Amino acid sequence: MDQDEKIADALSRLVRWAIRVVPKQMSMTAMSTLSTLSSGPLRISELADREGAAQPGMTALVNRLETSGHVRRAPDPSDGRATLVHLTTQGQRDLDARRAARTAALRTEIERLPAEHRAALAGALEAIDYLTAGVDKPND
Amino acid sequence: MDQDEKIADALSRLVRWAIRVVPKQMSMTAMSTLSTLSSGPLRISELADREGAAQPGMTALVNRLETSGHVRRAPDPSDGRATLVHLTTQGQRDLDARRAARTAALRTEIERLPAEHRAALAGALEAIDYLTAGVDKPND
DNA sequence: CTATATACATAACGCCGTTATATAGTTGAC
DNA sequence: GTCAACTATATAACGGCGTTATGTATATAG
Repeated sequence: MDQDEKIADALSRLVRWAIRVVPKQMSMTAMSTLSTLSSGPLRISELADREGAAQPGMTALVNRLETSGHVRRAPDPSDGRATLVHLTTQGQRDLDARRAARTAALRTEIERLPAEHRAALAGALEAIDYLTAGVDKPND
Repeated sequence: MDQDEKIADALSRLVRWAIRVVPKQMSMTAMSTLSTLSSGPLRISELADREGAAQPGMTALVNRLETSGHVRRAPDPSDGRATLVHLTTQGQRDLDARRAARTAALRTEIERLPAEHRAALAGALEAIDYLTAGVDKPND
């Protein structure tokens, strides 16, 4: 097993570990959709595209998020067929809280690490930024 | 934002990135259950405990895995109430294949990285090992 | 004006998980 | 040995999450 494969295996384990450590919250797609909406309202189909989901799945998700008060539907004034999905104030608040909870859970684990391990992870920050260039930053 | 929080955020993004990059395959619980079974047959309830699932959920999962030929039910000779779940040869083969596919997908991405970033990640291997000490290694 | 394309909703399905409950087998007190 | 209590699994009913196939209303091009 060479170095790159060791890294790949370590990332695999890291994912399973993170999923155990981080509180369940809502689905990845739901969180990501709220995050996307925090930049402004979007149509159902546009959301579906951005989240890599099918349109009916996004319709169902928006229904649930509407029921839970995270988003609100409004007609698109420029197109009678379309619906604009808006993030509600409560949706924004909840998104922030869940992100904070996620970070706090990971942080607790990181703080347990010996200094040299924390330093090693800090040294990999740029590499992780590079690798995850396509992923939304928390402050989007 | 201090160093530890930066690391927590980076890990957050890394995990979401990895989940996007890796092919969907089967559910985490299904993969993990097959992995657990590769050390030997176990009861439904023991599996549920180890995977952190409720017993009826594990019964349903074993049903699906049985239908797909990954596992096989056998009576427990020492207890008429219990069922021993065995990994089939096909289940073991499939588990190996999916693990290989997962590693290959991550590896492809890692190989794209500049040498210094790969080195930085290699430097964090021990830290990741430490962090994920409780997670099953791929070769269990 | 009509044909086609678009945006969304709905229906039917499957996977994945939950809690509450039923059934069958085991075990211990008497 | 019998019976009550416990245990292992299964079943039922539900909800979240996603899919494809299809229906309906609006928009738009010719």
